[in-house]
Amino acid sequence: MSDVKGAAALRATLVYNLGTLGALASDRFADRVEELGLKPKHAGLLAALDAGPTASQQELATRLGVAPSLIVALADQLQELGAVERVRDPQDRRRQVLNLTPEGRRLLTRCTEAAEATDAELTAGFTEPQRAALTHALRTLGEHHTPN
Amino acid sequence: MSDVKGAAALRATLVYNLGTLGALASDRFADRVEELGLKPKHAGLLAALDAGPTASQQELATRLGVAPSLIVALADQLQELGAVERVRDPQDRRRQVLNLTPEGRRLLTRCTEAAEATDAELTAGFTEPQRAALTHALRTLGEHHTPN
DNA sequence: CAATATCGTTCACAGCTCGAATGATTCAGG
DNA sequence: CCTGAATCATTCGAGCTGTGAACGATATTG
Repeated sequence: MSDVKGAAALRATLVYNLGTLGALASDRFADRVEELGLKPKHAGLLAALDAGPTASQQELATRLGVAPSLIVALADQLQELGAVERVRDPQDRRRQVLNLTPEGRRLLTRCTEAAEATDAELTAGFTEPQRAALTHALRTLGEHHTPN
Repeated sequence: MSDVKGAAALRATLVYNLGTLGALASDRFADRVEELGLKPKHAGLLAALDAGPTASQQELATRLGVAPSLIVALADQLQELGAVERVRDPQDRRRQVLNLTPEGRRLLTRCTEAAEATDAELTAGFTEPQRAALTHALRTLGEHHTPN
């Protein structure tokens, strides 16, 4: 396209902005849920459990894009917090089904509140149409990349 | 707003989508620049050097939001690739000014091409208005969070 | 009833990033 | 001038994350 790729060529890129802003947003969200004893990945796991009914940990691993061993660690910590309980699947006793407890649901709503607060902080100074456009654009992009 | 925070409440959040999509995009970008011997942070440093004229490494650290010691490591590796040269600032001989070499500029354009390819991959199946809306929304969000 | 595959789990390890300590240089004040 | 404090780049040790290779238990296939 352009012979002399100008200064801001990389910065104008979608992936550049997604990467930097994603890291920034995740850091701020991490600060907020830290007092709950959680990290962003814990929140992601809680959300995944709340979304689908009950999946195997392997499914969860691929859905979250992490190694199965990490699911084990996350589930361990969530179990210590009383947010999750492990139940052997009677149909297949190899499987440990992860169930959200009431405490887990409570924690998830706390996470959602933290996320919404972070959203407000990030989009401070935005007009409402701007905010809507951003949310909508990201949601459509997300829908194109959920492993369904 | 909602009494029983439904399933997709957290997933509908801005910070959730930014975080997951940012990580996804960064991973794909990392795959592409790996063969150049670079990681995303190297590309970020190259872009920062190309943008402003010549900043101190401390400035670069705060601009990229990382520790000064990390700038040293990144600069070391870029120097080994011949992409950057260190020059003592005559005005203040404590400062090591980082200069982009022609090879550095060449690498930067390669990174930009990789980023654009990743963009195309991410937005495959998008209409042109959709792509434009996404780019524009992210750019405005980014402008609100650059430390200027 | 084997042989093989799959599930969750454990464990050792590599990679990334930070923070404190260090030496060199500059600056402020008397 | 000269001395003490501040600032720069750098080195080094340590913490935290996440992965991949084992392993035991269970399921499935022929």
